[in-house]
Amino acid sequence: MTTYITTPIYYVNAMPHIGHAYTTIIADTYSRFRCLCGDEVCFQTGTDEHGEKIVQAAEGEGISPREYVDRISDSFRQTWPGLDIAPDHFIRTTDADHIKLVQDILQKVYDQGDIYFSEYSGHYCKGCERFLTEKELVDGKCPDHQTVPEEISEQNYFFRMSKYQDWLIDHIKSNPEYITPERYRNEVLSFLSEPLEDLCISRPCSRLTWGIPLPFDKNFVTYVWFDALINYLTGIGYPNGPDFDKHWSVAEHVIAKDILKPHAIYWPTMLQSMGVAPYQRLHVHGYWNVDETKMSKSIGNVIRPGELVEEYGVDTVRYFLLREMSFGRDSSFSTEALESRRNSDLANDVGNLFSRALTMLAKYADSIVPEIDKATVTEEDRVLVDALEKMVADYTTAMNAFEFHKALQSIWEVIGMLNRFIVTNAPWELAKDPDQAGRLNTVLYFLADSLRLLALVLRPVMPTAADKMAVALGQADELAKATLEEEGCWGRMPAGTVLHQGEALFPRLEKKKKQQPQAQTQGKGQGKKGQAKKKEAEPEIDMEGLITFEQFGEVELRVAEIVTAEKIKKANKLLKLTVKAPEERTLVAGIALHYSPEDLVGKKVIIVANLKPAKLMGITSQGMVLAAKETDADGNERLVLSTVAGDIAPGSRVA
RNA sequence: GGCGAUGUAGCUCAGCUGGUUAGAGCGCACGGCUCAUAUCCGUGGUGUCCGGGGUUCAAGUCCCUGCAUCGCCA
Repeated sequence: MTTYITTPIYYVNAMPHIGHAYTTIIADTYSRFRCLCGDEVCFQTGTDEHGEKIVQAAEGEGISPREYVDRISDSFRQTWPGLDIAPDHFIRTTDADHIKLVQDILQKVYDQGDIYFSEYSGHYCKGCERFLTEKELVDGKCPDHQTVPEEISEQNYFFRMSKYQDWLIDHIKSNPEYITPERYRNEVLSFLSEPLEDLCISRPCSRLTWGIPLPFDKNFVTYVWFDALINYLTGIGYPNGPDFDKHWSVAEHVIAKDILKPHAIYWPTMLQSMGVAPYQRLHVHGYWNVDETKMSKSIGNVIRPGELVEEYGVDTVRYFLLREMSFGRDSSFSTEALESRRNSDLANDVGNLFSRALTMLAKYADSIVPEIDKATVTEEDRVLVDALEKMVADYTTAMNAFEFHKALQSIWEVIGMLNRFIVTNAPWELAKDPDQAGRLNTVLYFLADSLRLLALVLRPVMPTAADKMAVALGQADELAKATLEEEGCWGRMPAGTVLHQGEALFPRLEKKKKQQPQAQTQGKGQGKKGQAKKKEAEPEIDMEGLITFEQFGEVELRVAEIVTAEKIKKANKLLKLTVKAPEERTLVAGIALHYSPEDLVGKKVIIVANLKPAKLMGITSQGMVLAAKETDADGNERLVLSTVAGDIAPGSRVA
């Protein structure tokens, strides 16, 4: 069997963030899983490098587009190994073979009459790189960029997408797994229930030169989607590469929901036009929100995968992303959730299981896997074996269906069973009684072989940790090349195997102290424990209502300068503020009865900077403004904003 | 405005074709063990299953309607 799995090629106008990482980890995990199933796998990712935005970004940095895309493309390429992501092929739309293929395909589609020339005019927004409809304009401006679009009359080439609409509807309806999860399939079908327009696939060179020239008209370059989608073919040697058919016949794409339409509509119709069979499956996932807000550069809450790996380690990051998001839906990312997964699922459940089991094998069997004493095998043991084998089956089903969270759930059920198995069998008791030596060996063997199975199924999700497990189990070589079919069943751990208990797989994370004051800076990790103990040992005098210095330190107060202020419609108490602290933030403050917007601009106030964002009247407030309140004898309230006594830069910490 | 999704324990979510006392994990409380990474095991509680109507012997599960959030389209 063969597997061909792709991520989208990432547009190089921004550095890799957690969303890119998630898509790519999904593809990598699936790739590794199919390897485990014995497949020959091709896993491709890459970068999309043409278009107007790239030219602008390069100009902004005073370098050529070529230099610019080389740099960003490289940063993508170099991000992946740190996440244990191992693509077989990294493609760039600026690769020579890709450019040639795009031109060949354009020529072919043009020759057969599916591309035509046409003129139209409209409001073109440079920021959006597209024409906006009348309805999209707000006060004559682009709602996203707040600029007045240019009135442009333009001639361009169009792809006859509409011609393939009926075919596409039929194809999607007769192939329920073509687009999954189902919600996105429905979304596409609903979109297709309206007449499809043809697709504009060119830009005049007068407006854009950073693109692939149309082979039949050198005054135009290819517009981004026609160029980008074809990468999925280039990478596997279309049309004449020896392995093209083998790979394309099983092609699967992973994407985030924002690029559903190009992949579910443009791409299949393009393929149909050029006479290539449709891909097999399209897997669509949702977004990671950050602390309940959309991740965006302007809010400044972009999560960088590299930083997470540095702090938590690659296995924890991969496990968290795969376990926390149910594929297809949006999820929220928070370090609290990540730390909780790390400590309870990884450190307590599986890490500690390995640790205790290996220790017992060391103490009671000299770290050599004993023989089972068949006479002592119990009914409960068989229940355990059944559960393990059922886990492997459920895991396989879920992984194939891209339900990674379910696959992990079924693994963790077994981990729970194993921890209970240890308690009910209490090897430390058996060890005290020489008559129980046979039973002890049986129990220890069961543990060793169960750990082997765990190391096997966890490999696609956490390659580094799985390697450590394999080494500890004396099965490094065996597990590295194992398949589920051969090694995914009970009893394959050879008796006599020598074990090597190593470091803890997932050390518990100490409770995180947020932004500690410099004076308290300590070496990370080691040594911390002893200190924590000392602190706890101090007599806790009853001091109800008082908080510790550390507790206070968790509240992050900052000076913020109010940049804009406006009333919120339908709310008589609320004002929407934009402040500099030092990044721009939006706050909603309940001070409208006491301050008018124009009095506030320029004021420096004190805000709570690390308050969980909250939505008020549809506006997400990222923090709160501090104010003092008094109530006089008549019950009238007076409210005064807190501020600082002297001039100080916005963003300064208050402590 | 049209279409669709979601709304279940403090939190994150399971609950397929309607059927006995509504589940899991985390958190919390109490108890136990000592092999283990202050880990593990056991016990426990709370839920107007978004509101309102309806179908049915029986509804979280089906129908209608309202509300909220989100998405796609316009």
